[in-house]
Amino acid sequence: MAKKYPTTKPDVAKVESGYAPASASITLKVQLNEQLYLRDPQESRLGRNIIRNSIVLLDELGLEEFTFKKLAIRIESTEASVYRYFANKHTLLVYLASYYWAWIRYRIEIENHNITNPVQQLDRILNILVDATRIQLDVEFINMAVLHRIVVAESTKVYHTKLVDHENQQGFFTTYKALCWHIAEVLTLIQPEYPYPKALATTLMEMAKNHIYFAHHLPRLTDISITGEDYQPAIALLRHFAFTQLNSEVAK
Amino acid sequence: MAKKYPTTKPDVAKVESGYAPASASITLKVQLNEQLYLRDPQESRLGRNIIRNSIVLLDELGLEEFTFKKLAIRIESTEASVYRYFANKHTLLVYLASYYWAWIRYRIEIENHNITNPVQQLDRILNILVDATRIQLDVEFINMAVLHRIVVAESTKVYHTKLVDHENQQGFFTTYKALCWHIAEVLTLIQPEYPYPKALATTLMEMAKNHIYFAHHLPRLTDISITGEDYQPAIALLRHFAFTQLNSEVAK
DNA sequence: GATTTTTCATAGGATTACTATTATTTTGTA
DNA sequence: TACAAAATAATAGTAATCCTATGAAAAATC
Repeated sequence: MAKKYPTTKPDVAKVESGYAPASASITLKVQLNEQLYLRDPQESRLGRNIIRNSIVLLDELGLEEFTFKKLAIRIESTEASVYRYFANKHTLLVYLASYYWAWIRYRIEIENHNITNPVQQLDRILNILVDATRIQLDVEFINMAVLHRIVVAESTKVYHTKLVDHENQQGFFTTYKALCWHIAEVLTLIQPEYPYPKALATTLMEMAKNHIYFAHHLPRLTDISITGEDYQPAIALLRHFAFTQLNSEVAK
Repeated sequence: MAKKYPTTKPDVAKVESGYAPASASITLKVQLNEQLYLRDPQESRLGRNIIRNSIVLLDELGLEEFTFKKLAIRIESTEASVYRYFANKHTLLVYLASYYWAWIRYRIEIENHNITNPVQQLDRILNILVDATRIQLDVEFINMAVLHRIVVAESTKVYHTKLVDHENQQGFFTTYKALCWHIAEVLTLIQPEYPYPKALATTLMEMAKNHIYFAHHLPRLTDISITGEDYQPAIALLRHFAFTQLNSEVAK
């Protein structure tokens, strides 16, 4: 049972746009793998409340101290109600991280629209990876700056679990993989001979998180320092790393 | 309170050698930060039993499902007795990871003894980082192959916690940092102009773990495949990354 | 206005993450 | 060998976590 491959669902989480009924503003809906939730949290007031406040609470407490009970108290609802949306806090974390990656993928799509030079494309990708919080998405229940912090601090736990193989089959990580593949494609456009495009893509994605985290908490594990909102050093690091790798084939 | 800097203890965990009383074999003792345990587990039969079996059980269950209760049942002792050695399972994980990193540091020391060429040194370091399990250490209660799997699967959780700043001050991560610094030093010897030696060092260490994990569980996130005991593809990947970075300054 | 769905309130059970107490065993030392 | 000190085991217990179940109230849909 449950050996369901994500064939009917697109690998890349779609970002659909529609019109809010009353105002004329465009709202975005990030459609994620249905396996990630029991009831779509974006479809109800309570669901959106769960998402909004779980982001804030996860940021405050960290995954280990975070519980559905504490979340329920904060949103003045009950544990049982939260459980109707998510099977457990791990799945909720996967949901939030997937949301983040789908959104990054979408931002890249927009930023690189009409850009034909893949070197320029990569440059924009690296900027978005490091500091995706600059432009606030028009989704009132998602605080992207805070979600970014959660992804930096907690997202390795998404796939470092005993259930990784099962969850992978369920399509839990498709948005992350889709993002990785897209970046790898751009890398290959720049340098078709480069032998490790996917490894370089994941490494860049992981570095973007790690070195922000290190700069804040374990500064002696990195060479960059980040003060305030200025993420330029991290972007410079990623750029140096990426283009050094890609240019090497030319240099040979 | 508890603002105790690890000044009296050396930053690099020492690997001391001594003589076992009965046989003439040399045993190694990895001396770790005293903050990591309540009672030194290497100093008693029960303590060594805790270490040996927690490694096996962590590998079997993963950190989330692992409990001191289950461990106590396995070693036919009690929960309370385990608690006399470690404050909680997180600290136990930090202890095990620190042990691993101290051991890697020691192996590097031995392998690179009398090697003066830093390029050769780096080559040996990368081999050890990827596949440190080849030579079994003479410590009967540590299964290094299994501990390596735990580090690959769980060790990011060591410092991805809300208490990271406090634990960092307590010196919880000194063995990891010491290893990072040593690698960074070798990198700088090879290429003094390289601007990100520490970032490259941590990246290589993280890649060594990540791409083994990806190859086993999320193969589409990497370009290498690992079958059986042959870790050569991972070593080739790391070597390519490292030397491409370092040679770039020359190429310019 | 009736029906279905969603949410709330409450309860409870198994497990976890500890702490405490006392008895017993082991170990170190005089 | 005998005594003291320390380590371990046995037992108990508490608060919290991670869920599941159920019936009633409220909201949404038809």
